[in-house]
Parts: sequence; structure tokens; C-alpha cells
Amino acid sequence: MIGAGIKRGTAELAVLSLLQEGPLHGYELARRIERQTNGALRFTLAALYPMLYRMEQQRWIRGSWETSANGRKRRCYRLTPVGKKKLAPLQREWEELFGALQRLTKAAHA
Amino acid sequence: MIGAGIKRGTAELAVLSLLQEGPLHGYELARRIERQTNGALRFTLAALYPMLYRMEQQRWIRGSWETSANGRKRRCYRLTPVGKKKLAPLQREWEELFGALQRLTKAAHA
DNA sequence: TCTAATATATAAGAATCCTATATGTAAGGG
DNA sequence: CCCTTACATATAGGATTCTTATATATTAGA
Repeated sequence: MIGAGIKRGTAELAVLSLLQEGPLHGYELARRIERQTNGALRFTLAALYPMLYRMEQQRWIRGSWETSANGRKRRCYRLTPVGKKKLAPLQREWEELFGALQRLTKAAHA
Repeated sequence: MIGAGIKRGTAELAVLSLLQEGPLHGYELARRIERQTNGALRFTLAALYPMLYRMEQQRWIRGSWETSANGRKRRCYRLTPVGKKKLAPLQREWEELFGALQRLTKAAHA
């Protein structure tokens, strides 16, 4: 599993990316992150819930209480147009970070 | 410039990588990070100095006061064998993170 | 009935970055 | 000679985002 120190900020990218595919609730988001990364990236729900509130306040996502077929209440989140616009620059920023780190670590071999 | 939120933990990787090439002092480390990444990655010295102390306490690096040809005193850091051993797993962890994020963001297009 | 899985929520703490501030030397221009 | 810029280290206080621990409540299955 990837350590807490280096994965900061990845939860935001992960949530926005996953919500692009369709609406999801918090508990399911945590599972999808873990599964789609083969367990490499994992977040506790105590980290996800406060983040979902922040993102909702920023209007990147919109939450609504829904009742599933099982009768369970859960808060379902959808990506807003604002959130959609934030995703591309965020992805670019991460790619830029990867490139920067490669220039730093690969140069050491030369 | 890459935001503070997503670059957490990169300073450690950057310092270890740069010290692989040879001993450097704090001020110079900050400049090298900025130059080798074309300004994409940048750290204030207030972030670097406390980190250098931590890394020295962990015996990853070793600092010694030296006087340059100009007569300026500065603390010169060298990578220890312990630090050398830490670099490879750290690099692997970052590569794992990149892979995990790609699986998350690329899957959304499918 | 007990346990596991589902589902959300909050409090307290750790870690790493930031801005702002402080100190001091050396070099160069006016 | 003074002022500014570059060099060089140091610390205080604050922001953010992750952690563990705890709480609550429903549903399904043994």
C-alpha cells in the first residue's frame, strides 16, 4: 500500500475521475478506489467524508439523499459542470509532477 | 508551478536523488530542484531546512559545516549508506502511485 | 441472536507544506 | 561608504489532508 505521506491530494483526483463515469456514494467511492488500483491506493472513510463536504461547498460535486433498492439511505454524489472543468487542469498538474520527479531521479544516473 | 497540496513528500525524494550525485548544502538543493524541473517543482527554504534535520536524525544524510572558497559557512549534506538504501523503495512507491492514478483516470474514458 | 457488511459522521492527532520574520556575510554599483 | 542583491541558515505560526478511534444505525445471513 502507498504511504500516507506521498499520496496527499490523490483522493480529490480519484473522486472526480470516478464521478465522471456516473453518480456514486461515499462508501462505494472508497471501494472503487481500492479495487481500481489493485489495493495500492486506499482511503479511510474518515478521510473521504470531510473531503466530499469540501468539494460540495466548492460546487465541484452535488450530493443528494437517496434510498437504494435495499432500503438503505445514502448520499449520492454527482459531478457538476464546475467539477468537470476542474478535472482536466488537475490531471495536467499531476502529470507535470510526474515529469518533474522523473527529471530529478533519472538525472542522477547520468 | 505545482500546487502545495499535491506535491507532499516530493521534497524527500528530490533531496535523496540530488545527493546521490554528490554533497550539497540546503540553499543549493533548493536551486537544483527548481532548475532540474524547469521551475515546476519549487520549495521554500523554510520547508527544506526542517526536513534536512529530520533526515539527518534518521541517518539518511549526514551534515557537516564547511567553509567555501568565498569564506561562507554552510552546512554540507552527504547521502549515507542508509539513505542510499531508502531511495530505491521510495522511488518504487512513487511509481506505484503514478500507476494507480493512471488506472483511476484512464478508466473513466472507457 | 450474534456477527458481518453497509453507510455516514465527528474528534483528536500527525505530518508536511506555506508565509512571515530574523540573522548575518559577501559582492557590486552609485 | 552605503545600499541593494545574492548567499545562507533558522524558527514561529498557520493551513491542509491524511491517520486512528469512536459513535450511530440498518440489513443480511449463520
